[in-house]
Amino acid sequence: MSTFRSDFMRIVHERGMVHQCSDSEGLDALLASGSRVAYIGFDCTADSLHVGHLLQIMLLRWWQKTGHKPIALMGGGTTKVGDPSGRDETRQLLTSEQIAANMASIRRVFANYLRFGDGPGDAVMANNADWLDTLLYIPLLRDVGRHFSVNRMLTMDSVKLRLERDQPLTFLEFNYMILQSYDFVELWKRHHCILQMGGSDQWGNIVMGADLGRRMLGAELFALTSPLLAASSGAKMGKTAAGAVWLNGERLSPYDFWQYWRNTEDADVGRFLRLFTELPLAEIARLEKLAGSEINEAKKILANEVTALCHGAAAAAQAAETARQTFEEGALASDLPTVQIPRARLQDGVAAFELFADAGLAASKGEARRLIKGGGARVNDVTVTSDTQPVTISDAGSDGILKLSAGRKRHVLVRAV
RNA sequence: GGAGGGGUGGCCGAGCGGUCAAUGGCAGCUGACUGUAAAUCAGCCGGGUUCGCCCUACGAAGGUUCGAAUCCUUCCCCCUCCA
Repeated sequence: MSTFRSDFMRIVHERGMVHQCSDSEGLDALLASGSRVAYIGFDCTADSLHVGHLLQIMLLRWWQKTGHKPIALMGGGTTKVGDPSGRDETRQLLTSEQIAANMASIRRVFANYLRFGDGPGDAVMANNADWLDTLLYIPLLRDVGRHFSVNRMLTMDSVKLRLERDQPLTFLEFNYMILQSYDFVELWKRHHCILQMGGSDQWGNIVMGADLGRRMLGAELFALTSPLLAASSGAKMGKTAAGAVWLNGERLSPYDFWQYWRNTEDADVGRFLRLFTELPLAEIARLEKLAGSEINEAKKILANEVTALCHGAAAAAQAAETARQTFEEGALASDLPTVQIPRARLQDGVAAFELFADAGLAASKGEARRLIKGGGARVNDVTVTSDTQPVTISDAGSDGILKLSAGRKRHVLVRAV
């Protein structure tokens, strides 16, 4: 393994953030000689990014911290086409209105990770709809299409896998890589962008873009991808009972976000600290050596650091405190997720299964009944024994608050109003 | 356009006239053990329920039948081969 001269290449390699790079030495030399521009594309299929995008965001963050200019490219245009990479099904097509709304929502998350502005090292947000939407078909075919070999396109994993598995691939999707490649060319023209990064599933698309840039512009463009992330147990990253681990606070509260990281598997603590925090490597090495239950301290630091980046230090500290009160003191922390129930309803008494369903701890009344039958439901830490057992105002403290728990980790406060 | 194959619960995948809310696996939830970990073991795993049942569901719509995911018709979508 060669030693890198540029801070960026050294850091991202040390931290295990790199899977493949088209020309490590060449890129390293270029970065060591001055400030450069790189981009990562994000599609707008949801109104929030999630943990699966976090590694990419961290790459841009390090890029900026080491003196370079990052571009967050929103796929306002490419989202209309749909990337076939890594899936057997055609993506659902979104309307322009949905895409615009999603983009506006995603935009806000980036402000927590990157410094935006007009200065030379400031981050920029671009939208490929700005150039893709107005492309003309014949000129595109003649200027761009002539550089693509269908023979080669058919060998790309995103296409090949579909064909091999006899899964349909529409012509629309087949064009995705051409548009993504064209993005790279456009960003070179506009910002002199020399590097595209992305997840390892984007390798083919990225290299295509670099090739296109060389053919159309004679520019030397680089590709760098990050490894695919999975927990040690093999589970896909970023899934919880409630769904994806979103970065937007409206989608997932900072407390739940903190909990997600707190529950990291032992075997992943060191790796995640390197990937998702900016702690010094020596400190991480010390933390991941903690044995037995002591590694829980490392998990708290992980949760604190990652949450602080995403939601701010104050939100992280508050989440940590709520968790401490709830799990370490068994107390009734006032910052737990809270649902409001009319006081009159509680005075009459509410069947336990209904209350658990209403509080969101069960997706349906049937699921709430099953939860109770299985012995996983508690009111103020006392196990509920019958699904119809009434919960009344007398279960609440003088402040009109009582605590519901589903399992050992999911807690909700019910407030009588 | 022609011939054949196929569309089943979050995913994979059985079923091919009643015993099917539908075998099995994965994912998920809960319990036990622990350290808010992993592994393991056990239970649960469409919705409602006065716990009798009722509703929704096997691509869509009709039909045959006492009874259909299973048979027939039409339509939609996908795959393979031929043109």
